[in-house]
Amino acid sequence: MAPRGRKKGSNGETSRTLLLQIAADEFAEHGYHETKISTIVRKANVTQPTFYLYFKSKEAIFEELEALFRGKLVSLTMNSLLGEGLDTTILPDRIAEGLTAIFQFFSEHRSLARIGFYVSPSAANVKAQMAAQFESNLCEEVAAGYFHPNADMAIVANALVGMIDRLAITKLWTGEKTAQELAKEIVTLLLHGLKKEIRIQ
Amino acid sequence: MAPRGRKKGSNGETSRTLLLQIAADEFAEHGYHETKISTIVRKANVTQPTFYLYFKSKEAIFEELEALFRGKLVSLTMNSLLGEGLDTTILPDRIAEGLTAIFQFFSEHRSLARIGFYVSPSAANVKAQMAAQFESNLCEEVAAGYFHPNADMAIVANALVGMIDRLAITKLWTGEKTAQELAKEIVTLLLHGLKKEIRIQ
Amino acid sequence: MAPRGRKKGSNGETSRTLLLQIAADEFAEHGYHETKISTIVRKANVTQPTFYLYFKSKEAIFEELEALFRGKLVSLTMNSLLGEGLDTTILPDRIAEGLTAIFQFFSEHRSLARIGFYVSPSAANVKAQMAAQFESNLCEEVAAGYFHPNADMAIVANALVGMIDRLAITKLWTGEKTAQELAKEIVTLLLHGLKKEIRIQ
Amino acid sequence: MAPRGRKKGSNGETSRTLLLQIAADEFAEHGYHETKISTIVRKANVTQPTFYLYFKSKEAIFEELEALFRGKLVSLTMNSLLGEGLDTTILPDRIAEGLTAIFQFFSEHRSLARIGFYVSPSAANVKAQMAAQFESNLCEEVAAGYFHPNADMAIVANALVGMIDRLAITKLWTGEKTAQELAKEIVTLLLHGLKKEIRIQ
DNA sequence: AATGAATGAGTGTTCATTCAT
DNA sequence: TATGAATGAACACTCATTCAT
Repeated sequence: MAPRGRKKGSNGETSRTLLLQIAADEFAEHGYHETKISTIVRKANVTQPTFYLYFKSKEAIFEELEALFRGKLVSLTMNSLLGEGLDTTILPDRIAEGLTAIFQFFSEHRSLARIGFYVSPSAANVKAQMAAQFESNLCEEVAAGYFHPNADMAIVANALVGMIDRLAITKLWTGEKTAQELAKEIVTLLLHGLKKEIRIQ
Repeated sequence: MAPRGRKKGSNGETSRTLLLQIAADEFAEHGYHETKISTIVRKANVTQPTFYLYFKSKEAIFEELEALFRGKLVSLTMNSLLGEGLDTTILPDRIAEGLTAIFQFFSEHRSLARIGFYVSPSAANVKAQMAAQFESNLCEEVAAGYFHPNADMAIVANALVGMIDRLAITKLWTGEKTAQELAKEIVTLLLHGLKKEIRIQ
Repeated sequence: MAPRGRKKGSNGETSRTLLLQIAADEFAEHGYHETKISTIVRKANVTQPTFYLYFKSKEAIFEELEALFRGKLVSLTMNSLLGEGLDTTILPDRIAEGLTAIFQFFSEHRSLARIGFYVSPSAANVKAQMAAQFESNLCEEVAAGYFHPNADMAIVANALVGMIDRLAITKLWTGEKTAQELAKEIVTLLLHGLKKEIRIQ
Repeated sequence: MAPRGRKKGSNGETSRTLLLQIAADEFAEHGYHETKISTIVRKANVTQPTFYLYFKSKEAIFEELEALFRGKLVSLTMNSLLGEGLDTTILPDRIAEGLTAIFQFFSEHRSLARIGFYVSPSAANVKAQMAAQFESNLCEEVAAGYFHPNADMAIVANALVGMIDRLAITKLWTGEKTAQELAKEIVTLLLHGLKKEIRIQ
């Protein structure tokens, strides 16, 4: 006879966490609509009503995952602001540090990042907010004299977001590059550009 | 009595084109799953069976739209290759031309671009292919001596794609910037970067 | 191979009407919650989606039935108002006519009546409205001199509704009495009451 | 550490009574199906298993409430039987007493009354039984010479039940009339009816 | 070229109820 | 006496798709 009611050794927090993790992976891999509650619960070895014990709806669990991603992301993005009075020689390293942290987060929480950055309908908003924060950081840094003021920082900020976006997919998650490497290369490109003559001298 | 089975003034090619356009807008705005055949046909003023007269399935019409986008995009991307023997002074302008064409296409076919670049599950592939083509172009250009060879061109290519991606959404489709302006700013950033000292001298 | 799509000889209006009738019987017999869409469609020999072709929801079809009942009922109730200048001798007959019509309606549309008068959550409202209409009729009739003005017509009106309510269930639908008989007995009771002495003289 | 499995100050009989009261109110207000065990236990500040400690099932608690109502009701109805050898002058008052008791019970146990008289599927039976009892009482009273024997006492009995039904809802529970007032008005109406001429003389 | 009518296959969600502790 | 955790069994509803005309 199959046991009814409490599973031996079961524990609410554990079940919830498990469901959350599995859901993250499913949403990340298959998108919102192709992810079925039935699949999630089967993989978690619980029944459908158990799912609804911990989450109000499919949408709710998705939003919880989105929020998880966003929360961590904004804190990382805000931290990437450079402090004042920095020596220009270590400037690139300091910038790279912020980017490294972001890439590391993407690397360690791949499913969460895929959800928040790619599958969520609000991904566009998230990126826009991120760009806005970058822009604000950059402007402060221009004011602090780190960068020359000609470039349109809105463009630079979006470029940054675009690079992170693409490079996460094509280089980080493929294992081709590490968080640190990517950060460094972005910094180099962003600071010096491609032009030959300039680099020569 | 009007002939049955034939709407007055209706016409096969017209219906097909109309359905395709409406579908493009719907997919672009609501994504694949949130777009319902019933909505498309209602907006096109035809019935559901009529839809299946022209398209094999929902997936088929979506793929047709994807293909439309991709076809145009690869031709534009390939054309962005710089020829040999170019004067370095007009180099930036020539690069900008290629980007302008791409942004212009995005601007003129917004729904198509949204589908192929954002809603399609193969958007990642499309971007990867685009990056690959850019990379190949860039390498040829390095070989031709236009750029210094230190930078990792895979990174640059992805950066380019990322910028196009983000700037289309945040600057082009919002009307903040024109295709030309965006192209120019990307070129400037990519060629010179942000660093102060360098620009000064 | 089972035929798909159009059933031979099928016809939209017919299907709708059939569903409506079956639903009426089901709701009447089992109440709202115990009535399952699956049962309705099985009895109508159609599939569930067909149901939703004609009705927005379970609630919607129920409300349609409620409205059907209410519409007919108010017209009957309003018609039960006696005109002016009536001979007092035929007064009882005229009152009975109105009641007969109501009982006849209950008899001919038993399911509808059960729904509107017993299973609907708004049955209380319906009866209240009916009582209000009766009260208004009675007051006019008092003014016309047909009845003595001492009785509280609100009480009489509610008594009328209560009698109709009970007698429909216990006498009409059991086949014990006809609409006409019930109407007549109500009239007698209402006009003369039970008291012995009064009837004697 | 507080003893596990026992809420401080909690008490079996108390919990049971509390659950019963809350359930009565819920059933009365929302009906059987719209009343959720989860709601009842939440309002009683206990958990779902606790509910099943005291009641076998949702149906069981409902039936218990029904029985509570029915028990009291039959005793009240039986008591309304007039004894023999009554003076005809005080007859109306004696009849009114019985009705007053019923209305008082309805007034003091509104939820119970709503359940037994309106929401229960067996409400129809209850009313039928009540009518049967009234009929039997009335017949005895006719035999005792209190009423003239022409009227069909089954009709009168049902009329009585119908009046009680409606007037409880529209006059008693709205606070418009007291139990006594309603009883008196019913008696007046039932004894004398509406006809003008008769009252005059 | 076009449609009225219909359906197969699914999906999220709810609720009363129960076990182990 | 009490509960944290879990489930079996349903049910309303949706949507892409198709047939006969």
